[in-house]
Amino acid sequence: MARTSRAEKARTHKRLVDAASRDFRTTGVEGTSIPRLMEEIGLTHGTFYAHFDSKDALVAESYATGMRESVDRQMKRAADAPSGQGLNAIIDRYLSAIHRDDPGDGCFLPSMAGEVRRQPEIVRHAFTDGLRNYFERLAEVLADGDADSRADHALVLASGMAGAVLLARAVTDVELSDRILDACRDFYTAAFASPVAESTGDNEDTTPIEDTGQW
Amino acid sequence: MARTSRAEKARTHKRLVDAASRDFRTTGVEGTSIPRLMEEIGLTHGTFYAHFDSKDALVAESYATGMRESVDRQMKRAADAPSGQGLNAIIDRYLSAIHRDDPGDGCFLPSMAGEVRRQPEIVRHAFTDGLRNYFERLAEVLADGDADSRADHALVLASGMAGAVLLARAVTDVELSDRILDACRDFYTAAFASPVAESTGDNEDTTPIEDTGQW
DNA sequence: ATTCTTATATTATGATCGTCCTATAATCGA
DNA sequence: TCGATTATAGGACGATCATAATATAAGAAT
Repeated sequence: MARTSRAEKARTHKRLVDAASRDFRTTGVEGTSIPRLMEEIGLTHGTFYAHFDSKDALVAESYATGMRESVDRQMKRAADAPSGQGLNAIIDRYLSAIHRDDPGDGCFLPSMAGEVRRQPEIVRHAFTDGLRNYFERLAEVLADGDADSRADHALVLASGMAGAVLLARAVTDVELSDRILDACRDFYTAAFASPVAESTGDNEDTTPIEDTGQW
Repeated sequence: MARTSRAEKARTHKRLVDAASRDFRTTGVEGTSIPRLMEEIGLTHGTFYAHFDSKDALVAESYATGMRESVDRQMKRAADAPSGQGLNAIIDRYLSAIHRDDPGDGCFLPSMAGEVRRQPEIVRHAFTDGLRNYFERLAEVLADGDADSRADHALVLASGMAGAVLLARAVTDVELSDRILDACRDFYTAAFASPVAESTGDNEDTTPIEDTGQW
């Protein structure tokens, strides 16, 4: 009922950011209200302003944290893949039905980039920094070409994958949605990833990914 | 003050859809309120429900109309281009600063696809139909390959361009934003469009587009 | 010309929003 | 141990939202 310890407050703060980051991706910033968010983590709405000066401040921190975590997960996935298959692992996972069907745990770009334009400067800066980091990390995984060409290809790949998931999520027709993902996966793999021999004719889920949970 | 003629009502209806379609792209569906929208076109908010049963109905009609108009404009631009340069014209315009800086008159995909997922079924169907039509029309402009391959490439190109504009608009750093557009324009041109000789070394705005206004 | 219909104006309703204020009780600093 | 600090609870505020109900004046139908 009354105050808790400082360690507890830090835990509350993290729970708040985590829940917000998931809700923002699921229902958008404008579609996420402070009262509902606080209720989700089991607190009353008035308490919010003990943790953040404003909703914008929460949005900015969620963006920064979420983008960083998302990139780290992708890079870990690439590092865990068999030698030379890092980029394949990223592409396959990004353009998968799992990622499409779980926006709340997915990449920020297809979920929130559309809203960023309308956010205050602080939020947009947080997003820009996170995106720049994403581009740089992605360029490191790209194989061919000089640094400039890899950087350009990272921009193309990141925006292309984000657009694909964006449209795949918007569409009601599952077949069309699947086809968007499949076509883009094949295309970007051929364009940027090392050509892994397509052993079996039917291209079922090559490189099955076991881990559930966050993308 | 009181009722107007039927022709006038039809005009009001169109003004309403046009204003909504622009506002939705600029500030999003959730960021566009009926009272403000009605004030924009010079009517009081109560009148809205003489034209639409609900906000959702307006959103659905705006999607359908806006997507169709947007595709028509792109195809006209392609048809007006010099022989063999149709796809170049589409790509250059889509990935231009003009398009990036004018979401209200631009393509629906980068502006609204993120919100579609959260809209009611009617709206999502309207969007899906419009998108399917866009894919088909775009495939007609693609040159090489059989029908299936052209259809796949249309998916890749459309989602890729949408993602590029999405990110280019989100970012605060203009240089980074420009680079996203430039890298994607070069890449998709090389991948899908007929290779137009890059005469002068510096790639300034080739194919300057005169028309202002709607994308 | 007169009645019926209806496009707009006006006002109301209940919900929800972001934010602020005050009270309380438990932790923290001494 | 005891006073100062503060994390949370609980209301309250004004604004805005989507929608509805009623009123009015002008077109449409006869």
